[in-house]
Amino acid sequence: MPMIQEILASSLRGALVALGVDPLPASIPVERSNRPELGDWSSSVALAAAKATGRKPRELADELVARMALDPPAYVAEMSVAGPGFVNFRLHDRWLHDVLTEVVEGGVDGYAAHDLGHGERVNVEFVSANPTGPLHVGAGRWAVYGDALCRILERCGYGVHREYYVNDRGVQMGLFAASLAAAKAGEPIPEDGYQGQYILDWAAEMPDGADPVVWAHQRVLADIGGALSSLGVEFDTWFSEQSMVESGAIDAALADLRASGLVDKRDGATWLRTTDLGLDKDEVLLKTGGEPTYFLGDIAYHRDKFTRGFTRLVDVWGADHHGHVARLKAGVGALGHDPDELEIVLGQLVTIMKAGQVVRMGKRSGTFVELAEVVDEVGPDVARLTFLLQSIDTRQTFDLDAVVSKSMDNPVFYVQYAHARIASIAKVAAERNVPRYPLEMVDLSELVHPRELDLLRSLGELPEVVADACRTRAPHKVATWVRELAGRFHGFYHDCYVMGEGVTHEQTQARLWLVEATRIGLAVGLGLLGVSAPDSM
RNA sequence: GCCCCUGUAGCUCAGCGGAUAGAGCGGCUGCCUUCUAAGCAGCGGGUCGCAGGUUCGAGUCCUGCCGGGGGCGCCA
Repeated sequence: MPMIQEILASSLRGALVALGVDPLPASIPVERSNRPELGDWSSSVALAAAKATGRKPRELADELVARMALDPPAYVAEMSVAGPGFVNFRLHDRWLHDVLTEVVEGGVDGYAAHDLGHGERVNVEFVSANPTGPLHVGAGRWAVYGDALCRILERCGYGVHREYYVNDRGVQMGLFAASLAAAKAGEPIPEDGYQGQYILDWAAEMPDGADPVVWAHQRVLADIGGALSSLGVEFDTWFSEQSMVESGAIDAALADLRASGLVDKRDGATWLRTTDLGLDKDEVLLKTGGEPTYFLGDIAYHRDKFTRGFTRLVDVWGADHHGHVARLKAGVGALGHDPDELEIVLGQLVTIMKAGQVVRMGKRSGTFVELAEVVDEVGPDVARLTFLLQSIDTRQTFDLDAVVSKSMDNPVFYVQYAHARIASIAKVAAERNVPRYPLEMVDLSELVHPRELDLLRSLGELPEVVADACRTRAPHKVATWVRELAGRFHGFYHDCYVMGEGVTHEQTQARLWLVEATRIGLAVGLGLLGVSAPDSM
């Protein structure tokens, strides 16, 4: 909570006590006013507290204002009552000038950083697409979302570990290798096999005598890793499902489940009685042939993550895995873990449009559009911001033609252009030998233009935006904030020259620092999104 | 049938229970003799899917309906 908010809330609380309001409201709401003509901040306490005290909201608000006027809170220039009983505070511009100082003192590394996590170790698993072919564009959403979420968690004091679960075991993997082998031998692709062009391309690459299973594994992971790298996404761990067969981790998980007394054998298969855990049906752990299911593997995998010392697991899945959520949580619970320590973020799916048509994604049919292809074409920044500007809870339509051809008016350039303009100001200042004096020597009260104050208002919101984005797992909130900050900077840039004719030395100094604070804000915001902040465009 | 997400401007989307619902794109119109016009400004555009409910106050919360997407495999 910004300091100013606490100051106002505390003053309001004092006035409520002095007026004998009892019981006090549980919290004192103080919000930024969306009515600038009425004030900078406002509180609706009077509306909430009036009923309990039997007074009219406006009367109570008037009394609060009168009381607070005896000892006005810091920064407050004027208090008034408006509407149904809002207490409005108009502040001296000094509170915004102090925001500037806070931003500069915090710097790119410290401003809007928090300690919400107290160093808690969080394992974030994302993408985890089947290693049976290249990533398709839609997977880019999980990659970029997961990575941005990790960056935000890190800034909020969590120890973050990025992880990719490689489902390199099971039916699909076998089909993939068999498809490659068949293509290499010039035989038809097996029924239910993978038909994409990449199968033919990779088969041609595969050396004679290579074990298709081993080679396919290595080839596909190199491809997936490369695509993610080009998007700026790097994982700490690529966790192999197959390795758990070899290490005995799957057997160990099964043994633990058996110890829970919830395991049955029937119809030739081994089941977990998830109905006893509140689900609609039981789930198979070992298939009739004795093969572990994906479900058992995933339980073992999450057990492993806990064993490695993570106290919070975040999985980012596409909504098409919705059906797996309840049973995995139940499975984790059966092992004695608190299911709430496993948090599953379901992202809504991406629809790809090309030439006005929906492109149906199917690795087996081979009709998908590769992520790597798109990133090559538009670059990581455009790809990232396009994914990140939208809430993960809404279905996203990724129009390839629009993203590619209109890339010149993509929001990413709008934001980056603001950063480039800042760099340009610094360059020109250097050329003209305009120094920037130490902040404590500069009179920030020169900053009075609405454009300047709006810019500072946005900068002052960043800490809350970051904390909120972290708590709600919503990186898009940072993305929309960055876009707004850039917009306000462009307005400032247009109306308020930093140097030149008609600008006093004092204004130049104050504005140079305002520009520096904006640079920090942009760098922090873009950094959290993994979008570059170029010095020239 | 049950579960999850969603419905806001022509389009794509924002919008901690607060006052007169915003942005970008598209359309029309202005602004480059000072730091990058990839910019700024103005105009036009809305029964926030529908109906109830809770509340001093609902785009926001609850219920029901309608529309869209996804899920309910011994696939992963």
